[in-house]
Amino acid sequence: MVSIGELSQQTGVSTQAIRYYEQIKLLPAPKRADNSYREYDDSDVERLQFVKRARQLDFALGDIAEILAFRDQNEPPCQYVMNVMAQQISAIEERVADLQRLRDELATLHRAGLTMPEDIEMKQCVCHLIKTGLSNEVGNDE
Amino acid sequence: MVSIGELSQQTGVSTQAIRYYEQIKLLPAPKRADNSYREYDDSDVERLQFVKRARQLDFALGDIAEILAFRDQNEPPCQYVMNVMAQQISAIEERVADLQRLRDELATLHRAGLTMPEDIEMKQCVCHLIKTGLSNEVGNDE
DNA sequence: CTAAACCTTATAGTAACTATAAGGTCAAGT
DNA sequence: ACTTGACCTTATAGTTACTATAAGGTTTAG
Ligand SMILES: [Zn+2]
Ligand SMILES: [Zn+2]
Ligand SMILES: [Zn+2]
Ligand SMILES: [Zn+2]
Repeated sequence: MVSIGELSQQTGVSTQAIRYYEQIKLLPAPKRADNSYREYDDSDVERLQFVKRARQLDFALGDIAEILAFRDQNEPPCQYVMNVMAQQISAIEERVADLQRLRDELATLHRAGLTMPEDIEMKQCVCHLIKTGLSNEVGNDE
Repeated sequence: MVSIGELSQQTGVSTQAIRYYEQIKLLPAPKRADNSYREYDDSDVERLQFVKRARQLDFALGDIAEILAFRDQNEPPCQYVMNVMAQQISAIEERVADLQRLRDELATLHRAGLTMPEDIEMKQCVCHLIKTGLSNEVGNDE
């Protein structure tokens, strides 16, 4: 039996996060010692290790809860896990594409800004470009 | 003078977001009509358009507030804007690198999962791999 | 006997909103 | 005159996955 602090050390999950997981029922409420301290056993350690890794793979807590619910009901979660992974992968790919578009836009603006004067009215300067974007601005202002 | 609904339509920012921006002092509290409805003028429209675009570039509201504060104090925000853009760009690049690493890891696990059996104990199956990672698992289990 | 290093619960804060409740105002139609 | 619908108002709760803080109880070492 380990205390919450020891569980935290063994898993690298903070004690507050562990209590939070218990609160949202991702982890079962553990036994309590006479002093009302939480006491965890090996299966709790294993469960939390799984949660930790799944979080590192950026699985949502709701997805992790569903995966663990499968197991708790003696059904293999494998298929569900595969689905979540597939969804994660396409979500990430979309996010990366969005971010790269954004990065290109910012880089272009930044480059343009290097050649522009300061302007308190934000008409001649890079700030103006933020508002209008580059496309309608190259060479002809308004 | 335009109402909040008209301002919303002209800028593509929801009325709730507009009220929220007012609450956090990103936008000044506008005049009120006799019926206590908010009334906006052209400078409000322009300011909100700037905010909208900056948000599309994923500037944080705090950064946008600082940019607008420069202007409100008659100082050109250009330098600050350039700094924020530079920071944004490197933050995005780091995030993209992180996401790509994550994507690769998930894709590898997913591929491995296709060849693995279902296992309610999560020992032989892809779920197990989630817990341990791939590196310590290829070919030799425990 | 007291100080530290634990543990407990409850609550607030993070970012940038969205959604809802409960109500007031206004123009149009019957 | 009255009702319907589309506006507007404020206040509050919810989203995600936690972290941080407050205010206190317990245990161990010096
Ligand atoms: Zn499995
Ligand atoms: Zn222009
Ligand atoms: Zn400027
Ligand atoms: Zn193994």
